[in-house]
Amino acid sequence: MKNLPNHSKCSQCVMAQFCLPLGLSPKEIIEIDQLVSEKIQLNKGDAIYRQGDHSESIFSIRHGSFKTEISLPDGRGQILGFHLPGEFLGLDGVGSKQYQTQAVALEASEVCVMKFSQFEKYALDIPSLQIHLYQILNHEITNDQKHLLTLGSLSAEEKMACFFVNLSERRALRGLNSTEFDLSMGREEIGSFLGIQIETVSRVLSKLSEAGLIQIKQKHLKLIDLDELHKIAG
Amino acid sequence: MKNLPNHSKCSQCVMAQFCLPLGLSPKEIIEIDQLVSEKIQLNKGDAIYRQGDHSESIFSIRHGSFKTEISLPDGRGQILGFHLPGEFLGLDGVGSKQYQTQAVALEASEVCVMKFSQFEKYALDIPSLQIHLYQILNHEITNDQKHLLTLGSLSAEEKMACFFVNLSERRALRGLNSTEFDLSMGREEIGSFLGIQIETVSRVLSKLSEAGLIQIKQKHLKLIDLDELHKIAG
DNA sequence: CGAGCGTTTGAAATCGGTCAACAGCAGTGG
DNA sequence: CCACTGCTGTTGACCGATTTCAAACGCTCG
Repeated sequence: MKNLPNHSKCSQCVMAQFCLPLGLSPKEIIEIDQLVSEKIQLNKGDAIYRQGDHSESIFSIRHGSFKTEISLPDGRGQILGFHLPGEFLGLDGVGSKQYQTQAVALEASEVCVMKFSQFEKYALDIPSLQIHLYQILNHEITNDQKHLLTLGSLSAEEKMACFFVNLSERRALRGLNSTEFDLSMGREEIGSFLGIQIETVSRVLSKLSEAGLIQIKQKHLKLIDLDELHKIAG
Repeated sequence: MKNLPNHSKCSQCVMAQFCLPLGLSPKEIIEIDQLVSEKIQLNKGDAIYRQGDHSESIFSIRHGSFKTEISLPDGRGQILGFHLPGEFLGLDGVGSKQYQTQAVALEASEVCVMKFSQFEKYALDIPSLQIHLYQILNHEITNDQKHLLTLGSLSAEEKMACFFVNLSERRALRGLNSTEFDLSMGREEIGSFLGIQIETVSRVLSKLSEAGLIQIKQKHLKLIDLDELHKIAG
């Protein structure tokens, strides 16, 4: 994990249209140019923060991807989400002393670090920044709630379709190819996210593949029939 | 559903020590005496808000209990949580235009209504109120995340033990009897909350009962061996 | 007391889990 | 360049927890 010097101006960032500045005026964006205190580079497997770490920052993903997970003392764990560039991490630390989860890079990645204290400071002058934070937190809550519906009420096949549709939509939002791309997580991680076993993941993938809804070779995925996947996802 | 006139001063509320005023100074509590714009009485089955309703308030429970749930177009639904006096409802509306869930009374209940706009206004003068809202939102997030772990990684028996332990702890926090009480939800609702079928709920209850860990007759529950339930819950 | 609902219990079916073998690819080192 | 090794993913067979289907039980309330 490598800390870079502070030359991370949102106003000059290529990710600006998909990240925090979204919705701020050009003038306001320049005002928050000092908000990002540092950028951090991570290798695959590196954690930005771990369960129990003291929390004082949130993070936005510049490039790469992450998983967030929560663990039981006995070693079992649940992956809570996969996260793409422009999305935020560390939200479960806002308003509490410690992170309750951990965030781990799925590939070489880079994140921007924003201290809560800085955030509060800027929010006093820029009301829309405050509103923005509420929207980000809201997004986290509604996301988790939809995930609860998925884990609690859907079959393995429906869960998998949900996963693909959700990933596809989020990639589309960020201008990434939404029908053909490489998965940055393994089968085991998909299984943990969906509350099913790795073998079931594999079987459902084969089934969807045979049905002509997807093509998958190793980590390379092509979504052939998104409409039908949507129907299955419910 | 009946709206009461505005005579709902937090400074004089018996629930104050378990609700929003928690952590505020006496002076600050008097300052927020106008924050609750109204109180609403609900009968069993009444919804405070429904999925898709325009959101402009959060609610605190004065007495009674609620379930929050999210529904699929096809009728299937997932209960996200059960809520006790002093807890907050409508948090998935903070920072968004609409509620994504609905909140339904499980018995005759009463809630205090706080408009976001009012909240923002008071927060400008009372920084700890702002912090409080972050804490409340954080609580919602970490709760949902623990629920995800429960739904995704635990067996039916473990889920049920989790449910009891969680309920017991939350009641204890509020000075309610934490080992013997009446459940305000039916078996079907417990099943939806835990992602299992009603018959499985019934069978697990019988099993825990035979094992001497609980006693349950209809809705009346007595937790005999909380230690063991804790162990099962993981 | 009887209707109706919610709950319990039993038996059968099923989905997904577990166990086990194998295939595929990546990296290592001779 | 090609074994060798190890990891990840796939597939099959079997098993078991949970669901589904069905029936009976027992509250509650008019």
